[in-house]
Amino acid sequence: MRRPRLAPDGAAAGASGAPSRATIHDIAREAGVSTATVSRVFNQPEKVSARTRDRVEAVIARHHYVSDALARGLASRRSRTLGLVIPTIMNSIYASSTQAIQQAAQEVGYTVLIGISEFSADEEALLIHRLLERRVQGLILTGRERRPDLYEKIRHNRTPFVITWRQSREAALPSISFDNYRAAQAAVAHLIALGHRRIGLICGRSDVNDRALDRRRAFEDSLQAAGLTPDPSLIFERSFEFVDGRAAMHTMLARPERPTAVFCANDIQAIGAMYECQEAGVAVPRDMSIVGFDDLPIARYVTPQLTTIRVPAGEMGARAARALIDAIEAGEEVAPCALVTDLVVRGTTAPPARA
Amino acid sequence: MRRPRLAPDGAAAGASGAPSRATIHDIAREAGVSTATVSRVFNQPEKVSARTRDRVEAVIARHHYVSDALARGLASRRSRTLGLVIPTIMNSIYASSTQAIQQAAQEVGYTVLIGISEFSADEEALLIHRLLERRVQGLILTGRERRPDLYEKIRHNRTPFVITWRQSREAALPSISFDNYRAAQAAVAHLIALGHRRIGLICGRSDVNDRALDRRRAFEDSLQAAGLTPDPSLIFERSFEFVDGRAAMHTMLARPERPTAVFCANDIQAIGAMYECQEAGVAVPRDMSIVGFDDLPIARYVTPQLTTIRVPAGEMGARAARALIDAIEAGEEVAPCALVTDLVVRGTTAPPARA
DNA sequence: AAGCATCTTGCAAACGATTACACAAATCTG
DNA sequence: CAGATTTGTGTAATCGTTTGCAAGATGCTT
Repeated sequence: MRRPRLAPDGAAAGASGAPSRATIHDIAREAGVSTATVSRVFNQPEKVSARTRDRVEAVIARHHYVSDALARGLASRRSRTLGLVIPTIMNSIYASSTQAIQQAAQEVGYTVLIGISEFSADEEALLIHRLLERRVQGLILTGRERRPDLYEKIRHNRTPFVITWRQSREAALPSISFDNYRAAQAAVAHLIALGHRRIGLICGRSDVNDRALDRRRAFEDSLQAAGLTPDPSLIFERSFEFVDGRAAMHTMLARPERPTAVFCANDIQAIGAMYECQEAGVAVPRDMSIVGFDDLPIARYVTPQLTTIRVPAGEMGARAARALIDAIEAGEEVAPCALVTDLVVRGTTAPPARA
Repeated sequence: MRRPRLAPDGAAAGASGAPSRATIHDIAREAGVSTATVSRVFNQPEKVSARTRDRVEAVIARHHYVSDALARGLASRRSRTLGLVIPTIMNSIYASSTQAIQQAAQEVGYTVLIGISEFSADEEALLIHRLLERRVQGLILTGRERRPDLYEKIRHNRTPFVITWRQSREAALPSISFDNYRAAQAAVAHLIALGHRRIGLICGRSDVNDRALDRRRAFEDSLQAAGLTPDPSLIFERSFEFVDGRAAMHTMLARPERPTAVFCANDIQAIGAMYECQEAGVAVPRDMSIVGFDDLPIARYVTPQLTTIRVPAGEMGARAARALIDAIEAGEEVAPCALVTDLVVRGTTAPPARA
């Protein structure tokens, strides 16, 4: 033994300085059994006689023994861990899918390691690397735009994964998600059906966020399909924040020909836009219709209540986690699944006022 | 070798079925060096000659080799990992401290493992156990009310920790936080100074949340000290949600003698209360003063802007992480530190209307 | 009482890294 | 150019578990 941790006589750490953390050997020795038996007390208690089990458990409790998940994972080649990468924690919509994922994982004894990428691709690549190092048994990713060698790395490391929040219609990658394009289509179609002809868009940055891109494309395509021309001066790409929605609406209201309706690709922006209208004395929905996206709880609490797209964040998270775990245990890839979004018509949309 | 992973001749896994994930041995063999050298390429690259390093790095890249953090942590007895336990991810105030903690940790090469307790003590105990199993080198906890044997377990496992969000004035445990009691005192003092005599409280559940308890106590004590008697029918303990604030205000407005001011121990509740006033035609601040707590971004965006207590969530998180890491590397306990909160007077408070 | 399952338990080899220590080769000194 | 450093690399023990196999103990049949 080159770096002895215990006294030379091999006795348990006694009064000689700070006792090291107890290991399975310490427990085994003190209970008078082998380490195999201690291990079985944890993993297959039914295989250990009640007498022995009690004895071992007493020693465990006495020492506040906490087994080493690193050694356990190494020896068993099972970490019972999932990796999750989300762009931010500050938006409650990601918070609710995260919550659901954790819960679903926990129910079957898995732990979730959360990585926050702050919308940076480099950061995300680093996080994925770190999660693979930790030998997560599966990965839950957000969105789809990433360098192909990242997927290659994940596959090389034999780690199943599932993509959430963005189901592309040409789905080549396993995803449990909904169709952002179609969801946004429904919102815009609603406004067009009400009779709006001049419609603005407040949206996320489509260059860093592929969900924002889907929503923007759906907006433009829907207008085109209805014979309307999207006016670039009524399209605002900003962060998904209250202030950004408010500022964008401020600019729109100052336009000589203001829109009669605005589609916001996010509820927070929509509520910011509503505030700006209220401040400016523009009545919602009489003078301005607003549609949001996400159906956050707060959408029901503002006056008037916000018309929006309900996205099944919690259900999506729970399903993704369960599907991933099934895939892990079956040794297969995740079977894709598309969830449906609903348009929830509330109080912020109405036909345009007769000019 | 009992469970051989490679062909009997010890050759690299060839065309025989699915190749296993590459290990440091595979890399070493293929680069014609020892595993020690491969390890050094990662950990002390300056000790490896440029020629060898290039050769090894090429093999690493070719195989998409990802080293095993479990084995690494086991061998080196350093996981470079911090554990964080928060009650919920759904409240943006915890989100911002979490964000700050992650960032501070990442700057010095640490990773943060996040556990969400959902305000359950049992869940929290389990999470702490799991984090200790993963051999986190330090723990960041939220609040203070927990069974003493939990702290004993943490200490037994030689893991330094720091408590955030709740600094008790009798601080026996290392905390980096602010004084909830004093912060709430400032809010109530402000209302009293304005001339309010009949003041309501909307607060979190003080039985499950010790921050809520501090704030409630400060409220009651401050009234007493000013010669006022707290009216139990004007004290509401609810969840920290919009609806709860709104409902509580609804009940208060229905009282024959309604309060002229309300202190909400949380901005979300405060904004819910404001909405209810608006709905009921009660002018804020003329007929009702409202003070919040947290200074969420949204506090500035509502009309009128919310008077509230600013808590330094981000700063607190960053400091806690840094102090914890310092303590880890020095092998000491965390030195406690108290941050200051400010009362931010905005538009929702004014002297009571002359009756 | 012998034969045979069934329970319990222990032995010891992995798992995939890190890192003292040793030692050979390259470089520097005077 | 011999001796002293420095530099680069390899050997092998170790970290704390799990788990296949073997073997002893126990109980049940005849």
